[in-house]
Amino acid sequence: MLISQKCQYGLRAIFELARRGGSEPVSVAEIARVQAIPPRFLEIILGQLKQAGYVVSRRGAQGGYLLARDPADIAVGEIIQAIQGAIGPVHCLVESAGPECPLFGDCVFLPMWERARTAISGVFDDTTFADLVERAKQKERDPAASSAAWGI
Amino acid sequence: MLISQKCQYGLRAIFELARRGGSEPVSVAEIARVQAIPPRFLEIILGQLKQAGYVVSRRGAQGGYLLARDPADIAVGEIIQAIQGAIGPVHCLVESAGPECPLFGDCVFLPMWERARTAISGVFDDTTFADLVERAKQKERDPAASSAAWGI
DNA sequence: TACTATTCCGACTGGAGCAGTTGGGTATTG
DNA sequence: CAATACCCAACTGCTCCAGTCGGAATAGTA
Repeated sequence: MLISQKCQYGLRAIFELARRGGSEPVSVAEIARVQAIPPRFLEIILGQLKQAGYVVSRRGAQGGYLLARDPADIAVGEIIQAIQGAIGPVHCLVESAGPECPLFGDCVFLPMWERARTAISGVFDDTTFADLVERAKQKERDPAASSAAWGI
Repeated sequence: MLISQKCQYGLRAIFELARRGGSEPVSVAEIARVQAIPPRFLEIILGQLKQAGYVVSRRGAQGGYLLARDPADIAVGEIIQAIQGAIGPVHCLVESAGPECPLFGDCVFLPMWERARTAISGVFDDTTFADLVERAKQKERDPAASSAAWGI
């Protein structure tokens, strides 16, 4: 499943919150500025993320958003799930119990789709925001190198 | 990237051609009937697959389509590529050299997207249509079991 | 030759989802 | 009370998907 722009904004927002210690709230405007996200659109996204329990908000002056959990305890896959629903290469896999393929409950491709989904969610569920912050700080210190350990 | 309906039709069509030996051409109408695909839509798909060199056509009565290669030599990933273009979890990865993220050439998420793409295309490129036909025949003989060897 | 089966081609359409925008309303701080 | 911020819902423009439609070209069959 293609990761939507909206979803990427959400990931960047969570990343931004994770990067700051979490001592004081960060406003939508501030996150939007730093991460180059349309501010009003970000409002919607953070609202969704709040309802899903990943951030908490503080209203009024000096308000903003705070991470509700330890960055090491938030996987990228969770945020994707919260914003754009379950991931998977095909529809009949993500909307389980739907009408699926009209006659192929025994679809030849199903095992392959299943393996693809496992592979992709493995990547997303194994990456936490603590990892990403760590990686960003590492890169700050040493702009070169630092990619070997990430397998790319 | 989500595998479109069109693409799944294409895969089913190639599978159907692979399942029959390839001795004589199969018409669009026949494939459409057996695989439950809208016939006129399948025309378009097979046209695309023909142009990409995966099938050859024979016009006129008794005409139809034939596989252009050995099923063992056609990977699922190739067909997906031919029908809906390069796969990948995010846009900035599939349309390389595009404007990408506005300011993040050093996007923190890029290595993860890259790993996701590798994981998913690994699955699709390692599955050939000979594998799928084999699996289908195996299931025909023994409807139960036969899934253990496929890792699901 | 006439008929029929079949591929081939381009244009068209209805619907859905994405990427935001707009206009307000409500709580909190100073 | 005014400024700062979150909160909520509706609305819009756009693109892509999934398919349809009409007809033209081609090849085998009677």
